[in-house]
Amino acid sequence: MADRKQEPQSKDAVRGELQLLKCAKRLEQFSTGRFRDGHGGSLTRFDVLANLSRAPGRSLPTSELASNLISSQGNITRLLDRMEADGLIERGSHHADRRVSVVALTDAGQRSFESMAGEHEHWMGEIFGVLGENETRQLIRLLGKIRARIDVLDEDGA
Amino acid sequence: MADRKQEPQSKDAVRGELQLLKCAKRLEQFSTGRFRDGHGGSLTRFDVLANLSRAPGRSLPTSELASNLISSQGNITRLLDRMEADGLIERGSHHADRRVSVVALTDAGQRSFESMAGEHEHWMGEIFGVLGENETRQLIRLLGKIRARIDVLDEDGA
DNA sequence: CCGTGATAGTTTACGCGTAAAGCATATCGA
DNA sequence: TCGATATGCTTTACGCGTAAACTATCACGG
Repeated sequence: MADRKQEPQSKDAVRGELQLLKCAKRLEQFSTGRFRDGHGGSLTRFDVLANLSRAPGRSLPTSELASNLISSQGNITRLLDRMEADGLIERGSHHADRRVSVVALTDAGQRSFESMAGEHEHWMGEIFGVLGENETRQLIRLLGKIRARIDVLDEDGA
Repeated sequence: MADRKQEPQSKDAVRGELQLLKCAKRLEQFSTGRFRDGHGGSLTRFDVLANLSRAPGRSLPTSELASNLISSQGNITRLLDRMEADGLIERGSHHADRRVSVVALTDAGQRSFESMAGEHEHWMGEIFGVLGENETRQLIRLLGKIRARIDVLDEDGA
């Protein structure tokens, strides 16, 4: 399968992986850090707020929320527990299906989200500002290809 | 600071951030998943083994290990506890400084690393194979710029 | 020698991720 | 209608990340 000639490329691949993971970890660290000092948040909490504020009625069933978050159901439960305790969200019941619990943004949650969103966008502008516009798009494109490839491999290998 | 004209770019920036984080998370999930089924590992454990196997005498003081891992000291302690329990590493004492504990790869650890390393390189080759050689290098370059930029901002903002 | 401060690791408390087991509720075919 | 099965969510057990407090050791100036 792997001819001699192709082997050096897998070295680049490993370097690419490392760079990608370290860069992402660094970025997440940065964002979560800034969210922590200032608001009580983290990147994941911010993501929850963002999804809810975009939703009609600013509310979603837990399961739909989960599907946008790349996080497992079990985790979401506890995450929402904490956010509910902090007064950012409320949980209600579904009119027709008593299994589902509907998560809604509170006013405090909405305000918290808005103030976070502004800052967040500003930081990202500063960071990605080192890349030219074309480079940013190029980056997004390349990452997209990688992600799609992983999806393919994961399905096959399952 | 931010003129009107620059605003749209921060939208691209947020998209870039999302793409970067999701892609990295996906990749880590993939790698850790493959390591789990097959060996008992995870990406972080693999990283520890890789660092040790590269070191002279296949051993390093805990603090040096920590500096390569982007993980905090406190976490490393417990990680090493588990790996020691699994027989992959051993902890000894430093000849001159009784504060430092020296971590060494066991034979079992070395074997485990070698079998992981081969597989890992193969997977990465398959994934990054969707990119041309130039694209991979381009990706590495762009990520490097981002990382450097974050480092600068973090120092300033501290 | 003895305090003072730096350094190496550990411990603790917590956030956040997973997988797997469990529980209530829906749904559908016999 | 009733049992099997599926679905939505929670619980539990665990891995792995952080920050902060603590302990032991070292190194240095008095």
